[in-house]
Amino acid sequence: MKGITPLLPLEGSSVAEHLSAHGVKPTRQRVMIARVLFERPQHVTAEQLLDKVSECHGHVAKATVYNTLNLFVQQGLVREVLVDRERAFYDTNTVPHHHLFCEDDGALTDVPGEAFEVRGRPDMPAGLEVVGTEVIVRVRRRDA
Amino acid sequence: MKGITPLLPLEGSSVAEHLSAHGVKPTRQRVMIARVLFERPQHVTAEQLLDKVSECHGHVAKATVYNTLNLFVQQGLVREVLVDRERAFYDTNTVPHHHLFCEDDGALTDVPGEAFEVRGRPDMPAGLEVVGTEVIVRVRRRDA
DNA sequence: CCGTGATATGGAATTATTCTAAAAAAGAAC
DNA sequence: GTTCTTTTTTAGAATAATTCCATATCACGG
Repeated sequence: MKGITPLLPLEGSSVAEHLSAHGVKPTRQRVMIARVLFERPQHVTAEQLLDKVSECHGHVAKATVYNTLNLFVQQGLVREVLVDRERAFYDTNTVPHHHLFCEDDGALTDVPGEAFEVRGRPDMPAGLEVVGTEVIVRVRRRDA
Repeated sequence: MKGITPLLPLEGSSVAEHLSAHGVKPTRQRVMIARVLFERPQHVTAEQLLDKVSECHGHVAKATVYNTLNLFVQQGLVREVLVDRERAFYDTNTVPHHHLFCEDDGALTDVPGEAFEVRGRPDMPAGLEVVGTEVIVRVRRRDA
């Protein structure tokens, strides 16, 4: 409602192209968000993303971050990882892989190495299709 | 605050023993909750459990259901399944197994059959221990 | 029975996410 | 550029599962 949005040019055209290629119209806000998000592979929460966008580019509404993340998930640009009820993580790596969640500090990381994999396909009831498979290994720091 | 709690005897002593065996003091409320919960193998939400306990036994405070479920999880009597941000499920089957979550109707079921398994152990960073491994297959009804 | 620590309770508080209605921007046609 | 229509953004309110809190009640040893 403040209506004051700085007139940054739509630089970072490679980001814009990436969005377009996935069927997402590259608006200014979406490009700002995508630039922060895809700067490097990461697991990020909506709030972290909002803070970093506000810091590095300009003001974006919280609702816009949520709308955009939902859109990105829907279009396969990021993967949503539900690992604890407090917050959702968004993973820029959309290649199938597994996660490690540390319950002590709430950190989410990829499972390292290849020594861990899911074998086979479940016997699916008819009429159902698999949307995705999620493997989360919960870990804790050893007390001793 | 109402202070009116019906004086049902602690019947269902097998339930009480089960709780004791897991280090849980069998109070009246915990026994009521456990009786409904362990009546049959199931995946249940806190609210469903509250409703059913109220219906079949007596009034229990919502906070008590949450406290009790958290306690049961901690003592290994049930397993918490986080599958969507709306609600948590509690699974009476504590033997390791995988889950199928239908995004259309929010139903949680076990993965049928044995044709699906997790192989190997991740290369764990030193000082971390695995608390549990969760596999969730998200499914949807086929549109066609 | 009494005292004491654990448990239960109702209602308020918390908090991530969604909703809403209105303003701004984008895009098309001219 | 101007106008019109559709999409997107926005601020703040609404939602809802869970936790917190302060008090009341219970369980249980002595």
